[in-house]
Amino acid sequence: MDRSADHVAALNRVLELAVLINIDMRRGLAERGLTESRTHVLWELHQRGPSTQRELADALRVSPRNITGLVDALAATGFVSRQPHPSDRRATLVHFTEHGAEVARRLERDQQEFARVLFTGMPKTQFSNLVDGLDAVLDRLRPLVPLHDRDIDDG
Amino acid sequence: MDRSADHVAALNRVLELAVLINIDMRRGLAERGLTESRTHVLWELHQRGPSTQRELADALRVSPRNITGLVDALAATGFVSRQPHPSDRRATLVHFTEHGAEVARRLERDQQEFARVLFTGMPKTQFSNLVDGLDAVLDRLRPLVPLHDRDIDDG
DNA sequence: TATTGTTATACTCTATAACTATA
DNA sequence: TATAGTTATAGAGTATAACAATA
Repeated sequence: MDRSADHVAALNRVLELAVLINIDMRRGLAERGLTESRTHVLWELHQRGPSTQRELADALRVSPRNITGLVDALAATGFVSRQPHPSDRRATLVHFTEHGAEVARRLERDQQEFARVLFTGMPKTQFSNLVDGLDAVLDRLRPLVPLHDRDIDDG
Repeated sequence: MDRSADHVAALNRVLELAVLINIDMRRGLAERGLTESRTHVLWELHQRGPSTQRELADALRVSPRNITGLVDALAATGFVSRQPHPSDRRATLVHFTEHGAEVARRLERDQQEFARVLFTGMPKTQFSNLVDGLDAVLDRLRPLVPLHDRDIDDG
């Protein structure tokens, strides 16, 4: 029998979930003077510690030129500072300012709070069924997508 | 007990799924001469039929000025054409060209094929558990997000 | 008066290519 | 020679504001 309509309906649920999560996770960024791309940089710095722009470009899979602009903007708005690399005078190390580090910590707390809202109190069986189903779909999807080794950055 | 780590892990699965789906669904757009934003316009036209630019702006929740640019681009590349509105001479009706209509039909077929790849052959119980879990999370999330009445456009 | 779509202007993200300084 | 980051240039998406034509 043809379950095509059920499959499309399930895909639409996943898509709606993605849209809603995206809307929610972007809330407050503008108020903090951040855009999504700049937040990705902050998130990466939060995970990696002080990094060269080349490392950031590779991690975010954007051009070095793009990182120059994003770091310019983050520096101008007080989230990060450029510091000389101790052993390679071509490179710069991008560090958090105190403000930037605080914002990054808050982003992480917000993410934890968001996960709590989504899942806390859900029946244990339903939660584990959901996780199992997501894993099954991810297992099908990962081989189809290049760069699936990429870490997820989700400011 | 604290299941915070489990919740964050589950959220990360959803985020990874969103990223991978996004990557996959964008594949081929560039080869067809489309960007994501222009594809949203095509998708909306496919759902709604010929529409005024105002209707498209409202549906996509972008400014009228932005729609002008997107329709300019789609018209210049042969996907749509502007036609006079039969009863309101201020407005224009955006129609598909034959090529644009064909591409929109193909996008829909691709979406169905993608749903098939993700879900076909999955054990019935696992599939329905997954759908139930997604519904539960969506029920929690929708009230938190403004505009949750928005239709999902996922070119 | 209100609405439709435009021109004018500006900002953000993105890319490639050429260049400087350094390795 | 190769690498890190810049300037130069360009294109796409987005927004607000002012304006013309029409309702």
